Amino acid sequence: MASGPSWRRTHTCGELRKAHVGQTVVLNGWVHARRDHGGIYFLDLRDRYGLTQVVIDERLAGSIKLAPEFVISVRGVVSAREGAQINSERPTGEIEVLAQSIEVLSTSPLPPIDISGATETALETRLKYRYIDLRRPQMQRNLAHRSRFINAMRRAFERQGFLEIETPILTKATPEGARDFLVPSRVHPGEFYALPQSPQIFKQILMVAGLDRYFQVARCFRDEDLRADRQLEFTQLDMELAFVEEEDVFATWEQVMRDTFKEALGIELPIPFPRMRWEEAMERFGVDKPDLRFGLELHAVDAWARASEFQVFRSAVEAGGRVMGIAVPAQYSLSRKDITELETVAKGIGAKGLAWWKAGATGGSGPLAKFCASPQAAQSLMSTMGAAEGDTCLFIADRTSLTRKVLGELRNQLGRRLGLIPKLSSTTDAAQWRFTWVTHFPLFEWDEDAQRFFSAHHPFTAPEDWSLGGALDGATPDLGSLSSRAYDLVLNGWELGSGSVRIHRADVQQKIFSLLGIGPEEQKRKFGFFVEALSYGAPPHAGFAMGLDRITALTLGLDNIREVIAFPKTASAVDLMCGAPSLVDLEQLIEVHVRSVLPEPKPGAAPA
RNA sequence: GGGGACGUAGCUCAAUUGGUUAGAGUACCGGCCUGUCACGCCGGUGGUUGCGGGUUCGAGUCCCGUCGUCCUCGCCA
Repeated sequence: MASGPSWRRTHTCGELRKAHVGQTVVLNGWVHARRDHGGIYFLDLRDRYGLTQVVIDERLAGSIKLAPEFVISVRGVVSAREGAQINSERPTGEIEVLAQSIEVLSTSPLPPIDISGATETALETRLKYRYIDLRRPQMQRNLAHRSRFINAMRRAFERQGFLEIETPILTKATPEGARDFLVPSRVHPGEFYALPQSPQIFKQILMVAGLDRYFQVARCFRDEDLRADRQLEFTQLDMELAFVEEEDVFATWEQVMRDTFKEALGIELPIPFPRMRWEEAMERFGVDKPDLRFGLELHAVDAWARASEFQVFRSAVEAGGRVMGIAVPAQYSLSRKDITELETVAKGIGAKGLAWWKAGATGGSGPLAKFCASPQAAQSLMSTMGAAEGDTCLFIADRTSLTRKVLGELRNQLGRRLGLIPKLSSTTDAAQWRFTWVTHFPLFEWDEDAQRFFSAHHPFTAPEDWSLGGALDGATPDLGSLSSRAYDLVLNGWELGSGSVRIHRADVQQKIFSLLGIGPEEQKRKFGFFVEALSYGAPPHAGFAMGLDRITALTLGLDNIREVIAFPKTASAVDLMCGAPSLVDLEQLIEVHVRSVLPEPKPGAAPA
């Protein structure tokens, strides 16, 4: 028997069953709901584990003032409920606790959040009073799911011989990539630590150090604007292996995902996951994170366009661009209004227009009909598009990247609008979880504003061709066409994470830096230690990191990661509960040798 | 930085073309009720319509500014 104060609970509010009838128990929890019948009243007591009905007969328990969200201790006897009194909706519905005494442990004013879930409280209020919001059974379920999911992943990695190793939070600023969060050094005036955007360099160095198989549940920080699926700080399951290539990483993760889905969700995922080169994903789906739960794939109609009389199509192809389309089956009967709305979407992304054609062997209808007047032209377009009589074909003609981007977005919107995406809520149907690896991303991407190339993934990514198209030997290849050994894992249109085979050769690493415009002096200052580490016997290695906020939200059928983060920030990067960020005392700034230089106040702005 | 939506009672929302004292549901408080579990019935409290300015005889409603929240583009190696 546990000793302790008289109010200490003997059971939780989700625990008592018929087998406990007759026992004297003590429950602790929050007053969830009351139903007063005069002389007798019913109380639902709530904790993390559930609800238990407490029956209060004032002749036994005495008169006591209870209001919502009071924290109380109830001592009483477990009693069976009979017949119509049984609540079959609740696990504890076959019993109730007859109160003998009640002690109020804590009181509460009327809470600003409806904990019962009858109304959906504004997010702003939920975040300000997060400690109340988190009492809601749904949030407790979300956080419990997250905990179970991540722990299952941990076990899955340990079974495969991985070591969990922590890396520093106070580290060195990373050039390239996202904006860093900086932390001033008190000891070294004028110098700064940075919070890690990821443990990338550390995990590679762990491979050089011979740790061979590393993983970590790692907090990452990126000072960029937030989104529904992005926070300033987020959590990754980060990992790295030595003496491996792509397929070893894929196989490891497939097993981890299979184990985790089975343990945390009871779902038997089929493995291996399909693989698809980046170029194929872009060509078939228009995006690098294809949602494979529905069809509506893109079709290239460049050849047809080149031969056609339609000037818009011809000139797009002749200018080096593309003409591509989506065929929407006749059964979805896309209306003129639907098409106009889709055109608005397309133009919003940057398309000049949206051409459409209702397929027909005798020319069909719509703006393209007159270019399909000949049966040959109509038939050829239908077969290129994989379209049948009556299907609606939507076309974009533009430079390659925009054509893909617009059609990719239209495809996703059509998938949603036409109801092609099944609901994920609490499903155990493995077929609804469509994973795919997307491989061989481009190595570099051209940045128009900066007028230079950047790493598409990060500068430690191995090229598909170690000679870098001859650049290693002094040639000057077209950097934009080089392919990398970077890969993403995609689930139902979400990017779950990314990784790559790394560069383990100091010469190739230095060449990549040079191609990115980072000269020898800058390389030495920023990455000298890392290149030096590579020079001391670096094994071939590769790795991956998965966004845990995203995967845990997705597996709950949620599309906002705030629902699986205990204390998230708003879209403007504010913690509404504690009021961060905030001003600090001048003394604190002086101590870390920092002076605030504020932007000019906006004219007409209200005084603070 | 750009675009869009929103801000009214503790919570969720309504309020006609600018027009009487800003309403409803729910919650809460009080009363009644011994088997409810969305308890029921009766009564009641509760409002700086985010904030500031303007137009008007009159502003929740129109205009300007500002603050905040959400979504989104840019951004996120």
